[in-house]
Amino acid sequence: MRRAVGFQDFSDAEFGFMSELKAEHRRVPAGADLFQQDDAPTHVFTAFSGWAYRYRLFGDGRRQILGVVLPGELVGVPGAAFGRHAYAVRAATEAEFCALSLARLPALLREQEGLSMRLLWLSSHEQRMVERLAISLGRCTAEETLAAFSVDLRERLLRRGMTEEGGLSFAFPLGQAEVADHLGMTIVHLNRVLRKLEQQKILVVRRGRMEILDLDRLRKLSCLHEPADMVPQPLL
Amino acid sequence: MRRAVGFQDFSDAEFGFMSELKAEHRRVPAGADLFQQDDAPTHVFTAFSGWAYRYRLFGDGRRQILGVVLPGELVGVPGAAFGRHAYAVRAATEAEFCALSLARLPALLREQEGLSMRLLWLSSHEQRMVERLAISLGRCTAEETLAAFSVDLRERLLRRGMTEEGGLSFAFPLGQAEVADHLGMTIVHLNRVLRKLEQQKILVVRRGRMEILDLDRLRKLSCLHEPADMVPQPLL
DNA sequence: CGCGTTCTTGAGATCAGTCAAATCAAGTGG
DNA sequence: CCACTTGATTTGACTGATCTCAAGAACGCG
Repeated sequence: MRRAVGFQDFSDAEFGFMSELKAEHRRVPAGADLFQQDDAPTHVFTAFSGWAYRYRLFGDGRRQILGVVLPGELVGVPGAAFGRHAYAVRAATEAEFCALSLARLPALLREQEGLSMRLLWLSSHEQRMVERLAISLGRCTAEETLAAFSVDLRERLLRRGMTEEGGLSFAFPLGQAEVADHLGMTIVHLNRVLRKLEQQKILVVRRGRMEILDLDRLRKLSCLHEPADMVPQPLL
Repeated sequence: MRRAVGFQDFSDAEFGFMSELKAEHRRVPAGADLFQQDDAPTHVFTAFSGWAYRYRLFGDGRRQILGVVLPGELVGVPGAAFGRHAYAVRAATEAEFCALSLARLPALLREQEGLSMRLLWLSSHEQRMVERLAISLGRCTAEETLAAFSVDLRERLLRRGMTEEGGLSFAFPLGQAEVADHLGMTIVHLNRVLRKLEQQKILVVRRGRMEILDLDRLRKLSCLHEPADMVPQPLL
């Protein structure tokens, strides 16, 4: 199964189908939403450029950010399966998405059996990331959670060639409000933890950039030291 | 897509394939593991009877239970996709599973295109449950988390006909240690919250049984009041 | 009945949240 | 270039939720 899903390139026929589907290309300005929670889905999206995040809003204003969406990742599949999105997607920077029409998706899956494997693969990958988040939120301290987040993020950016300085420095367009809502803490407390890690010369997060000063110590702090799955990113 | 995935019965041909695959049937005694975290997967499993849960263990003994596995649910797909299980599955009661051999899965998916849709559907469903957990853990109080857990669980059991008293009472084979490790709190604190809800005549959890005394108030307490997806359970 | 496990309760410590204000960065208009 | 505005970050003092440690009570099993 692994062989069949993640490790091969598109066939020409598949590529033709993909191009046909990719007709719609959406540009979302920073701070705007690609879709809202509880919307009825019309498309499945692949992130193409920029940063975005999936989040769910409570009636009383609380927000949980479920994950950061980076180029190449798929968004909206569970919504498509159930007829209602459980989360919204917001662009953190200006971002572009490829939209695959839901109406044509079933036929496509029937005809291109490799694609459904790819979908399953991407879906599994996303599930793992949410599980890692749940583990952090449920059983880790704020410091451990932050360490795990930055190590994970660094690895994902590294695979995409979106880092500098040997993968230890990269653009980071999220504010502390977003990170706090992702890691389940208040801005105030996140800020204190950030200051602490900066004083210990482990991690610096500043206006639009994250720099890892001591990856080893950061890894040791993290509550999820298992090696992340080293897998090629199947572009959809 | 929704129509194509969750709302139709098996065709005869599909059913034939399924029976062929279901050859291996495993019985796991209470407290034993179906597989361990970091194992290389050999099968994908469908829960057939009994209660089980997916969990991840830390080196220092901390444990996060990622979800309860009920009959009809699929387990082990992300592991199959990545070649390594990220969590273990433990039977809470004696439990039976149907094992689908990974070796034969790719061929099956190629030949029975409806099955991959089903897999995707089940995978999406599981992702939603983990997301709900992450939302609870990240942004809810202990009381809200417990309320959301019991309401969700009740709904899942109701759909399976595993409840009594109009769906307000059901067998609950998990101990407080398991619930605490699922909801990200200490046994001690969980116990206090349980006692509080019992005093308010909202929820009673006792040796092997859960009784919802006031579903309305429980729902209001819950941080996830959206209606859960009302969807038929596609048996695999 | 005896014993281990699970549940329950209390007291004190700690982590993280709240409230409030000061600081800092970046943009705007004069 | 400078006052002013606005939003993000940082800090302090205090509060509250949750954890830790510890012990007692209840249950289930042989």
